[in-house]
Amino acid sequence: MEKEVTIYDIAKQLNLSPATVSRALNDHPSINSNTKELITAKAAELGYRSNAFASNLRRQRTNTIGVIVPRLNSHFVSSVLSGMEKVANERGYNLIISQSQESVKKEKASAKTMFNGRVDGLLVSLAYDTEELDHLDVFIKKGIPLLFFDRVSTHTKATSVVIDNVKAGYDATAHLIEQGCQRIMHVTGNLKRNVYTDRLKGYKLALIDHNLPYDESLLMITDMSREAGIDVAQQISNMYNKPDGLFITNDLCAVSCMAALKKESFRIPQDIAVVGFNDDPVAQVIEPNLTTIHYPGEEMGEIAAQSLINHLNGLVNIQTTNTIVLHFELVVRESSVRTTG
Amino acid sequence: MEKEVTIYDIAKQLNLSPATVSRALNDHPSINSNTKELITAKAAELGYRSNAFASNLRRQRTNTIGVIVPRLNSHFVSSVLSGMEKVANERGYNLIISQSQESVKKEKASAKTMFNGRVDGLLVSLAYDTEELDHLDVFIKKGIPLLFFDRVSTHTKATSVVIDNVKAGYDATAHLIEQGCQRIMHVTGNLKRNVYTDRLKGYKLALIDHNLPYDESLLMITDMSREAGIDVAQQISNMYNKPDGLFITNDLCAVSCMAALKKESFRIPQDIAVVGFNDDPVAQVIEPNLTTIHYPGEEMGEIAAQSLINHLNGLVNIQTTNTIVLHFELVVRESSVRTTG
DNA sequence: TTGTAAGCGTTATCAG
DNA sequence: CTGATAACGCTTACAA
Repeated sequence: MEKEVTIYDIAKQLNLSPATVSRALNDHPSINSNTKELITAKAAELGYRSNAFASNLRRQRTNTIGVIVPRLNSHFVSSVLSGMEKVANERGYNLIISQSQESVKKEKASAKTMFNGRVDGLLVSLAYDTEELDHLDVFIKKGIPLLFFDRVSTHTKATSVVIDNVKAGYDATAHLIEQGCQRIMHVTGNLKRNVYTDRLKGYKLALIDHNLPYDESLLMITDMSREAGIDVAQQISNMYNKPDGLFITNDLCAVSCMAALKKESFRIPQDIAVVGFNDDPVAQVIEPNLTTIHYPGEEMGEIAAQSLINHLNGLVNIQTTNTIVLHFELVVRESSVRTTG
Repeated sequence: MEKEVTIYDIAKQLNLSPATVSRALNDHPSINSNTKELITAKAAELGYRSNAFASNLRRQRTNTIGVIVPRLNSHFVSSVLSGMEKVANERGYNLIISQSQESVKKEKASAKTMFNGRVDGLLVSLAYDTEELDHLDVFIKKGIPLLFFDRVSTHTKATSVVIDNVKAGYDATAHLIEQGCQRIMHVTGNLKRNVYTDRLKGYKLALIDHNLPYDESLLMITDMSREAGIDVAQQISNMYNKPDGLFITNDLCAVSCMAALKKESFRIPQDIAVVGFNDDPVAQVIEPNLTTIHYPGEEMGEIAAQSLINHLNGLVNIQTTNTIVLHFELVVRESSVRTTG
């Protein structure tokens, strides 16, 4: 295990001061281009690698961004992370990723780790049941920029990157109505989370705009799991006045529900038309293919990381752009299209 | 933005030396339990947080583990990462995650970042076409432990966590043979990667053991994408002597292939029985449900992280346990089961 | 059990 | 354009 090369070694060998070496290695403007060349050459020759800790310690920043997500193993989340990683990497930042596993407790622990790890900024998508945001206040107090994405906070005034969930909910519902559905069931998640409340709002608005009544018995709050999907199918099957449309705000849940409905010999979309949310790969596998809201995960990740980094570099003040809203798209597939109304 | 509290502040307020404070905060054995209590109390009171950089700089270790994966947005990979994150988090390590996007070039860049980031150890799953491993040699030279998982290196002598891909390939193929298949097509990925060569070996062995000929025209090397799946279906459809069994080493690819075959009115499993690999969520959505090899992603991540951390803490020497082989399971579903042989 | 003091490798400030 | 020097906050011999 060879000894680490430092700027002192380079300096000594070239009869320069460490300060000059440091400057050369950091593209400082006021440095002679010849000396710079010499230094970079020597650095390469000696196999020098910069010591990030020393640098961080001195500069009081880490070039590290913390990311807290509800869970890692979801198609949407991993797309987001992929986008974040791309951008962060390009711009010389590292990502420290942590999952809350949908639990506030774990989310708090993650936040603490990030805080102690002195991340330069934090990207957060909230857990299922987070209410208080005290664990994130410390960041704000310390002036560490905080940016929410997807599952954002409605209380804290932090920048967030989202889609227009109200409109998405509206579009999904309106689409079902246009297909002739009159009784549309809405299956969604914990209403503490903006994504679910907003989609519900959209659902209600679409009903109103099309002169359909809002029937509370057609709203189901679930944990959006596959089991929940099966459960929903069961309940529908037991209903006297069955729905003829189904808007489920998660494709995985929607797909398991469809499979269960099919077992009960419901015809999709004739008996019941279905719309999901996320455009997960399963949407194109289930038969009939699932109509869903396409939701730009990778792009969301890129933009979130981009914004945070721009802010960190003083290019843009994150506080001024308070919410970034991305486009989404209703992708119509067979699960919802009725040939006749 | 308040000033950071340091051990000096604590020391001053308690009339102690910073050394004592440091020791107390690190559970040093030779420290008076009373003073220790005093110190921890004061630390809490002042909102002290340890500065990892100063500590790292001093101790020459980072408590950070680097992870390089081919891509982030795959079900399998995100399960692995989820497992790694759990373990790392429990044991006080951070994860720096980077994706090679299946390109050697990007993989090299990632390795360099990790190297400069002075990770304590590295967990790697190789990109599609990586051949030379020079970019990883630097870690070995520096004595930084390197552990491969899933897509491992056959050359470098580093610990790896895998499943027995030969056996998995064998089991999948044997299962098809037991279902009466005589001409089994094998669709797989770049043979530079152990996972694919080994599965091919298993395929060949199963054929031999069951007295079936190995027909090179039934081997297809693809990029395992969905498009590849469609392409395979097309080719099968154009073949004169069609296969009656299909072993595709990736569920996503298998599923798109099945969908395409169904469009060409192949009956699955009657005309062609299909086995996939990975047990991706889509396997349980496609109809008929896909028989596949279940592959413990989360567990693989946990074990990989566990082993590396144990090694870092001197509990186990990683060099002694050279390969950790996990169990897999052939999950039989409808896509391969023929009522009569 | 506690204190002293050196040093980890950078970078920012100031001076030249 | 370059150099000297003082931090950054922590750990660890060594000494007391």
